[in-house]
Amino acid sequence: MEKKKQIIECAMKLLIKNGPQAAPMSAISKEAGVGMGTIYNYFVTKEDLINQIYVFIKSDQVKNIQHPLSHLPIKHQFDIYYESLIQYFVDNPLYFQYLDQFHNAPVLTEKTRKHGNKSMSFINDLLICGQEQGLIKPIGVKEMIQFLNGGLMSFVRWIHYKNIQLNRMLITNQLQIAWDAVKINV
Amino acid sequence: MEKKKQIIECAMKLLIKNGPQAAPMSAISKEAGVGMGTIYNYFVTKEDLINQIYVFIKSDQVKNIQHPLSHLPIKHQFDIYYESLIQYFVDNPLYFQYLDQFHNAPVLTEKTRKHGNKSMSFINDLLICGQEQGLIKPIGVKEMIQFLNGGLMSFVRWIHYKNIQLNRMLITNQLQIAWDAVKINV
Amino acid sequence: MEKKKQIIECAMKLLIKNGPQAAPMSAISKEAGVGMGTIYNYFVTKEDLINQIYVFIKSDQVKNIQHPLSHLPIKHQFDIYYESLIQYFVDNPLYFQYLDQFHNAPVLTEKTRKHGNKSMSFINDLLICGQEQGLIKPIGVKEMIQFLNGGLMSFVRWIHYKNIQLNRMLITNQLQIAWDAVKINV
Amino acid sequence: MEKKKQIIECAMKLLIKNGPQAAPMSAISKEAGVGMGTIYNYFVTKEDLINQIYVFIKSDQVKNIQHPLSHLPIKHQFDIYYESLIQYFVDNPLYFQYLDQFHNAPVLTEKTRKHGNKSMSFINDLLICGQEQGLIKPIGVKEMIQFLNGGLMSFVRWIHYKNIQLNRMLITNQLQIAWDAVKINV
DNA sequence: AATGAATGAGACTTCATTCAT
DNA sequence: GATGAATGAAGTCTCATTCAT
Repeated sequence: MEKKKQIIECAMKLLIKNGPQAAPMSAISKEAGVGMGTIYNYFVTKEDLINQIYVFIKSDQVKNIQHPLSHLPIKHQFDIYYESLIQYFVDNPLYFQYLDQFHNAPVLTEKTRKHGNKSMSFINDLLICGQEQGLIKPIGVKEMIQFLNGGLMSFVRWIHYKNIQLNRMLITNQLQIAWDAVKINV
Repeated sequence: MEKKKQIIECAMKLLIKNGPQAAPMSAISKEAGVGMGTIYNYFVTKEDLINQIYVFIKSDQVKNIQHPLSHLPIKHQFDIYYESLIQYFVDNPLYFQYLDQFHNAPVLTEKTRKHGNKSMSFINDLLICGQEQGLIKPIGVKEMIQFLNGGLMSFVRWIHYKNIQLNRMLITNQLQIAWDAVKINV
Repeated sequence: MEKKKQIIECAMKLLIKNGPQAAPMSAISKEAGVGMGTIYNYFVTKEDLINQIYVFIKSDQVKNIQHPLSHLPIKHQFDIYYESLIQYFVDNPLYFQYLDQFHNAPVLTEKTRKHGNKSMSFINDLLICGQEQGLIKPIGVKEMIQFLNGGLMSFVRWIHYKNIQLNRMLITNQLQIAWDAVKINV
Repeated sequence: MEKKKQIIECAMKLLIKNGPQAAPMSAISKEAGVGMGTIYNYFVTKEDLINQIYVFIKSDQVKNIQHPLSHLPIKHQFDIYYESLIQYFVDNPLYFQYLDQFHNAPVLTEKTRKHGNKSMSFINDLLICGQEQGLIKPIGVKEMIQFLNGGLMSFVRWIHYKNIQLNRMLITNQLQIAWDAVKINV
């Protein structure tokens, strides 16, 4: 499976850098140091490759995000989870950019997208729990998640794009902004 | 310039629907009811076309967003501006989807991106003004704008994607979330 | 007829510089400062234009080459004619290059080629006359003309290509070479 | 390399017959019995193909022209070399026509032209040697080579164009003309 | 007579995919 | 399983020519 991993990593790099229409399979095979045919042993088509990369990243993300224990205070859980998400995407620029670029692409199949949504379940449950405790705004959880996620991704994009060094203050501020957005204001 | 407008509108539609690699110039010319060569009279390359469409939308956006008078209370200005932004993108699904799909695409040139950033100047000034009045969090304005914008776009995407009818409550809630995110909490 | 002349001169320039496949009619019209349609008022097609330029040059050549009086000694006539030919092609680089580049092109019609051959009649007669006087080799006149013409054109090409300044010695040498080639050696 | 050879031969044929602008790559691939993409595995662009064909012919020419031993009398060497050149171009009409048609075309790169000039070195040395022996005119060798080459090519062109059968007399006459042109006349 | 925007056939070139080795 | 030369459909773009003004 060594080759498959190589292909995924190199394909990812080229797809991000040049865009899908400017990342030919031949270039990917060259970058990965394998024959063109080898790619087709692991991926049925180029679209399949693009989809599998997406799934690969999403799986890695789920594996590496901290899902705090549920007995902790909501705010505490929120901070741990949210910070680990920021940290993950800042630490893995390629993964971030890939998700950011292909999230809305028509190439992604419904199945792939479904798989991607799994990563949302924790924050979904957390917000609901928070509402029950009277901490979180009593409005549609979906709307809030959309907003938070969009805001987060946009922040990380800014970090990468401007080549900014992530530090404690930036994180603290983001946690504050995000929490204030959804918490009930007294 | 009748033809140019036609081409822009039709190209936009196809580029969104199929993605850039699946929207051949021949299809665009057919959809626009002009000869293929005509497109190339107005746009040097396909990439130029994609860039010019982006600029076109951004210009239209700036023209159509309400920029409230600066003597009004900050919160009031914020609400007016932010609501008109939501309304604009909900009312113009094509424009929204186009921006959403191409915002990060490598085809966009630096110049195009620069042009796009002009639309940010109002909210930038507004937040600074709010900070001076002790209403807005004393943290980097850029970070807050990124967050707000990302959240907003993500919300509108959800509206369109799930085919939800925008109503007063949804707007009110978004304004609340957005404002809470950046205001100073007592 | 001012415009027609302009078109011919400018078309010639571009056709030589870029080759026929890289000299679009649009570029020619621009260079000539006339509308595209205007070209088509004077020339039925691009091929017609190329042919007419050829004929134009050939006519100019015949008009400007010295045809010495027939009572002069053969050698004298030969020198006068040959030198004036060299001089003409050195003085008119564009005309030379055009003939040189299109002489064998399949675009030239039989009629155009016929017209071009008229310029050969003088040297043809001269060589025959020389043969009768026992001065010129008693071999096919056509072969000798081919050789002389090819040699001459090749010499002029060298002059232009290497950017050499034509001087008396170069001319004298060429006359010598050319004459020695066809004269009877004792 | 079987395919590359096929492509070269077939492309040559079509380029001569129709001219470069009327010999589409699709027609060449069809004639050569290969896929269009195959051509582009060996030749970067159509221009590259045209250049490589030129180089191919020039190499073949050098390989097949007799370069007589240097201890032979100059005149003898001259005759052997010159006759073998005539014979080569008469025996290989396609090669001749190709060189004749593209020798001055703007598509040929400087590098290609350089390569082509290698074939001149033998005659260059021979004439210099002849000058040292007091046999050849003491004028610029380059000029004489230009003249001889131009004359030769022009003669062969005539042979092909008029469909004349080459025979001993025609050759003898050409050798005479050529030699007389450059030798010192007593 | 002059113009030049519009046309669309057709050119060059790319690249996802196959398959014989 | 690995390879990469070969394929050819399909894409982008050009440009000779027309025609309404």
